Amino acid sequence: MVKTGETVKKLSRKGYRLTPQRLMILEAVDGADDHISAEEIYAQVCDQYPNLNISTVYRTLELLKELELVTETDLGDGRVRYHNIKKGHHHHLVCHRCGNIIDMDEAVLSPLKAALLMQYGFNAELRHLAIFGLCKECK
Amino acid sequence: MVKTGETVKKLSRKGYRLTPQRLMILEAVDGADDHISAEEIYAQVCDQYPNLNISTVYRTLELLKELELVTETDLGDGRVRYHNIKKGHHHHLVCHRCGNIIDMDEAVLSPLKAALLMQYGFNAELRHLAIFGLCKECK
DNA sequence: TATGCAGATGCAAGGGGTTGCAATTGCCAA
DNA sequence: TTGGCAATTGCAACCCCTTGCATCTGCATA
Repeated sequence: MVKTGETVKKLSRKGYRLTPQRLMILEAVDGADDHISAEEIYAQVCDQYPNLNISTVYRTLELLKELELVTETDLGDGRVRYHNIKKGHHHHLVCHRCGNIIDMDEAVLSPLKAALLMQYGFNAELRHLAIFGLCKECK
Repeated sequence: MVKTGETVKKLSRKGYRLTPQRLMILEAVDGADDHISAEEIYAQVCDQYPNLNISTVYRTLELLKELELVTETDLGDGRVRYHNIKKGHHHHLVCHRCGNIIDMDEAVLSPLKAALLMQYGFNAELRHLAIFGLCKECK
């Protein structure tokens, strides 16, 4: 997404309509510093436009995922979070004892990606992965 | 789980009660050839004991996860599946175009596990992972 | 600028899963 | 064998998310 303007152009070019709901959701995702949940987007947009329906938020996020403008991560708290894809691919190590979340560099996964391609011909999409386990302190 | 009997002993030893509901759920998980969903377990046990509540199934599966007797996998179809841990650790490559599921050897993940331990001191629990992407045919 | 319609929205119902609480019941100790 | 109590269950309500459907509306076209 980088800038909302670019996303708007991309949507328009592909024939998607630029409804006010969509534009406001876009802005909310884009304005979020880090991972934001659908509920948070909903609450934020509702301040200006209380008619918004939560299903519109989910449908818009689904669309943005398909267009590869956001990624989705499940950090294991029963609530999926979304993230502007242009703010960088990154991954998380989630400690299921203390709940701590460590950011992990994308490079750590490169050998795995390569191995999967070589051994299985499988093109893994490791855009935004969460790996569970125990952190240094809890182990 | 290997045999239901062993699991029963483990539960008993740890002070968990052996209720008929639990025993029947255990048997269903153990009898399943491959991954089984909570709903499937519920339906199966209900044949003999129609009083069973689905939340008991979920709570029992939660317990079995904690005791490391089953693993949980989300193959992306909106329904989590369970698998007897003793039938071997394995992982899946899920093609999100054709839906094909390729079984993946555990060994492929060993370098990743080692790298995470070395670089982050993080002890990853990669028991039953699903990796999404495009398979050979769809790529 | 007015028109038509495919795409988008709101609504309500539904699906998978979780949780608080009161009632029930394994199981230990007497 | 019985009594007591903490673990377990069933129930109902709830949470997050998805979906079918009727209505509405951006936007291309005339």
